[in-house]
Amino acid sequence: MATIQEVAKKAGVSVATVSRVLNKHTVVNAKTRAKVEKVIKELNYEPSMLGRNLRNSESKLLLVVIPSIANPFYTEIVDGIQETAISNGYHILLCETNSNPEREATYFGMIKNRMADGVICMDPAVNKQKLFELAEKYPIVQCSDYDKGSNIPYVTIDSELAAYHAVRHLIKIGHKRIAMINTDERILYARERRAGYERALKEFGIPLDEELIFHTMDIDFNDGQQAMRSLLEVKDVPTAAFAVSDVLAIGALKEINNNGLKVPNDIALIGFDKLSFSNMTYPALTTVAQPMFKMGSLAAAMLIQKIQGKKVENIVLEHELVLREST
Amino acid sequence: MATIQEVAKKAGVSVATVSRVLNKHTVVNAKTRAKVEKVIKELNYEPSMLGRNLRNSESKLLLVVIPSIANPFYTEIVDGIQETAISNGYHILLCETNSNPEREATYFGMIKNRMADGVICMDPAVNKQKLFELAEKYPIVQCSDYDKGSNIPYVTIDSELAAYHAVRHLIKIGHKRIAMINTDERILYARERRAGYERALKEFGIPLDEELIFHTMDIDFNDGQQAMRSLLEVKDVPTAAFAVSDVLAIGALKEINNNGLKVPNDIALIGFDKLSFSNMTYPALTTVAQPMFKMGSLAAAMLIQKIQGKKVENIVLEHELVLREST
DNA sequence: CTGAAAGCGCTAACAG
DNA sequence: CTGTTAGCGCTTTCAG
Repeated sequence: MATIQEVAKKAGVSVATVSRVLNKHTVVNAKTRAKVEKVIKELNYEPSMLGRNLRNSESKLLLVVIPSIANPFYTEIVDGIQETAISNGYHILLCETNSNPEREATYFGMIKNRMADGVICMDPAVNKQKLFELAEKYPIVQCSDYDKGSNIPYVTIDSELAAYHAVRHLIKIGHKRIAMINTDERILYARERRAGYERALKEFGIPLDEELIFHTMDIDFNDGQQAMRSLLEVKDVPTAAFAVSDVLAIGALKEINNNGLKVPNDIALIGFDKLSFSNMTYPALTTVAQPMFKMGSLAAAMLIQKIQGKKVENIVLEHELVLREST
Repeated sequence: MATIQEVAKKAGVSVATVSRVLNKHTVVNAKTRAKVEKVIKELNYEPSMLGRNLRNSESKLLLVVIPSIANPFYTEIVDGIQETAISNGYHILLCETNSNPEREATYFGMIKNRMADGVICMDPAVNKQKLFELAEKYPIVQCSDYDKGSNIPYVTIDSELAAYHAVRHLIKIGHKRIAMINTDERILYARERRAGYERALKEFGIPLDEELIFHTMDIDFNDGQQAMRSLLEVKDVPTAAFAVSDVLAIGALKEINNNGLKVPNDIALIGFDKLSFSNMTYPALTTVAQPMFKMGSLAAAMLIQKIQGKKVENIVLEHELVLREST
């Protein structure tokens, strides 16, 4: 492992000069530069990021905190983050909390100990108090999930409006008994989507029936399946269901099929997110598209701006109703 | 940002002593330790990993190279890697190549420049020549994909045998026209799974029909769908299909459904991997389970062993045929 | 345009 | 048990 010292010695220059040719931008005599570059090649020299990072007190790493990598929603966001990060000379440190507070503490430690230059937090279950404290001293942005009161910048969508659009669609095609498969309402977007659901019902004079609202513990196929199992036992069975995630909708679809019922004739179904596999179910799932990749990409750009000390503005992206076969 | 210097000064000890209380294991007088720990709390001191890493010439980061994070197969492996990495004080640096050689070069650079202590390579399309060169100087392990000739340690399954089991199952339930949805045969597992497919056919005296073997470009739902579209146009339509990935099988299933055909009656279908989604299709997919999480976990453990300079042995894990509704 | 020297924050001999 | 010191590999003044 050649070091900058060895390159300097062999090229007959000082380490400062080698550093200069490494870091472009500074003026170096063409001949000197050529000589140094030649030696760099000969020695197969690669500058050590450890040295550089200590000196510059930066790590060029972005912490990405998600609940679970198994959820494809985050997968597509991470994809977007990655693209922007890399094109700006950063890399991603992926962190799953799995709703484990200890892990969360570990990750928050990583920004304090300089392992990461900033964090993109996408875990709705994170300890908000600690997050806010952290955000006062370090660059942090939120993505998808966010907190209204805080001054942590975020990129997200208008969940209330998106849910309203989804439910209105269901109503317009004739449904009145519309179930909602929601997740834990401690999560902001769950509350917002419920508000959108209620607004649509109210607007069309449909009474709210608490029996039709199911809250899942988590966001997994099984949770969706369980929700539908429950909903099918309600005396006046719903004719349509709105799930706040395609993952839940797909689980629900499975349960409907298992009961010998047909989508959309017996029950219409609408999901959320437009995950790639929502188009592979049979029937294909109608859903509310979220621009996940773009969201991730913008969140990364926003974070990098913050790291550079620039001001940033919150971003609310557009959603889109994608009509397919399940409604 | 307090440094070790400030802690030392305020506690009235030397930096060496502070370092000692930080790094346990060394003997420090109980009183001194208490005093130092008190100051550490007061100052909210967090040791800088940048300094520590430079000094120890390590980064405590593991490079994980995958083709695409969108493929749920890798997702579950990464989950396993993460668990083991974290419990050993490492973190993962996630890298998608997207079959982009430039990115690949960037990632390989990261081990050379000390940003990572080792790499778990899962990209079958990686430049093997470069990979082998790298493996001579740095700790590298392969996971799922591997290379027979090389001396890069790996953890994988017996793909030939797994494919043989899958196809034999199809034959035993009465099928003779069995299609194979394979991926690019430049990839080792694709060749191995084809060998297993052929072995099963031969064993039961079924002639090989090249028309029934489709090669996809990539591993995406669309590729599976396209494969089945093609297969349905063969004059003597197959009555069963073996796909080398659940993702491909799910795409194929979609196409079968689109054509008004029924699985398993018109066409039986078997996938590979046992992705969580494979149980949510209708009908649920019969598949060959791979222990993805364990694979990732073992690969991480293996890599950490290598980093510590220990010898490691290749690992071949068991697969399992999971009978569900699609056959 | 180039070199000498300081120092980022930490750990690990080596003495005492 | 504790302090002194050197140095990990790099960038960046400051002189020249």
